[in-house]
Amino acid sequence: MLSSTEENYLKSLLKLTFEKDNKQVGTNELATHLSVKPATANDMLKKLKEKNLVDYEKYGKITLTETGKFSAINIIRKHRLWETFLYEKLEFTWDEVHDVAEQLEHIQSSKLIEKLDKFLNFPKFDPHGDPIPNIKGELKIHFKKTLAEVEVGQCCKMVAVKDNSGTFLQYVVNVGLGLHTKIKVISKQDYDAITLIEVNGKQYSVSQKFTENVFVVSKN
Amino acid sequence: MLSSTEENYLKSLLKLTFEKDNKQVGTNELATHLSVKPATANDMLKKLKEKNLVDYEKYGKITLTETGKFSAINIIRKHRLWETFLYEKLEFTWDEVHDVAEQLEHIQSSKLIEKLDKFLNFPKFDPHGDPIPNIKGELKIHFKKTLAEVEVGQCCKMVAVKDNSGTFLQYVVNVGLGLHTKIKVISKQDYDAITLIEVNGKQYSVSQKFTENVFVVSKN
DNA sequence: TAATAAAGTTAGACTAATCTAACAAATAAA
DNA sequence: TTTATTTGTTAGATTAGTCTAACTTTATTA
Repeated sequence: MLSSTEENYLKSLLKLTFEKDNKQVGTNELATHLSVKPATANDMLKKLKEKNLVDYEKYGKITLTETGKFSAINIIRKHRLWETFLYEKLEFTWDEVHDVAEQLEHIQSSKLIEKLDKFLNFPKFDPHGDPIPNIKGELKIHFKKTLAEVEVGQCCKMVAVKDNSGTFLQYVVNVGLGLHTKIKVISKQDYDAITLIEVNGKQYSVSQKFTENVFVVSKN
Repeated sequence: MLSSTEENYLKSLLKLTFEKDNKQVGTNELATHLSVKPATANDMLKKLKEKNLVDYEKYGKITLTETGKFSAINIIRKHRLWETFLYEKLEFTWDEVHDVAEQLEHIQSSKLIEKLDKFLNFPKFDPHGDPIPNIKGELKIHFKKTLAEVEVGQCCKMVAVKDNSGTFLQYVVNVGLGLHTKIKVISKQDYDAITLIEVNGKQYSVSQKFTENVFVVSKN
């Protein structure tokens, strides 16, 4: 059985690997991500290697083994299911769920997580729009849903942005969007994907570039 | 903030004190209850004394301070609310809830527990029939409800027995009772409290001594 | 390509929670 | 009331996870 600390290292490794699109993850980077010193991360890497959870040689590249990856995905599954629970059942707000889920994800009970999944009616995405891996550790490749993927007539809610540049954020504010703002997709041009959206009763035309940079979750 | 380990010591101290009806709790006893060696418990007692959570002098008696007691009750509150959640919402059985609740009780988030309480509709008893302390740390004095306290016409469910003697247990089995068996109180004699109960369609007359030794939870 | 900077590693130390073994105090029994 | 037993305490060691400081390797750049 893994300790919470070990689980956190695996989770960080998986996240960093994904974020960097499978480019190399380094000791310092891992340490920073976990708010520990490089020496600490180095010690843990040796330990995780010993347990066959990471492949790693001195000064060499760090990768999760199949077992390590499966464990990491499983922790993410738990994290996202708990976030969904907190958000949907306990009325936590979007920004409050993370810290509590960080704790809940380390509870050891496979029965608990499968029952929770069922209770939540097998959700596919968490409140941040990130996909929830299934019990086999399968995770949809596209990490979040963008506004571009919402069908005409459907409603959704902004949960994040892909582009963090000032120009783009300014644009976002100009069309009345903030975290959690409800958006309805009114129509979409076949030719150039120019999309007409409705936000707080007002309508705006936005480009494909725009819709691809706004992350959303579907809203009933 | 308290570590899970510290919380467990406080909880054990409170439980042992209650069980022994406020008689002295010793180091060995505490150690046994927590499955550690007396030396370990002794070290922790010093630490808890330093933190003003227990009053304790070398070779002297061990008592929780007001702060310590409040913390301990709060952990019990969390434990019992989680048990109720697992039982009522996730379809855990009566005997499966404890171990998972042991882990969940250490999650740190007052918001979480208050939201959970609300979500469960402010339950008064957990699935074992033990009362759930309120947010102020107030706990009903009677630890569990006995069959003797159930009103005529009401239904309940057996959750435990007070008397564990073979004779009594045999008696219990004879009237068709097991863990979780549904019981209906049909009538009760004013004079000697002889009670007529219905179990699985059959009726039995039982004494006050009997009804006082069967722990129950109310059933809708 | 040699110097410098960045990244990674090692050694040694600390804390929390545990242990064993030895010892001390309090209680029970002869 | 002295001895024996139970109970409680101390000292010293161990493990996981962390740190700092010093050192080594790899990468960058002048």
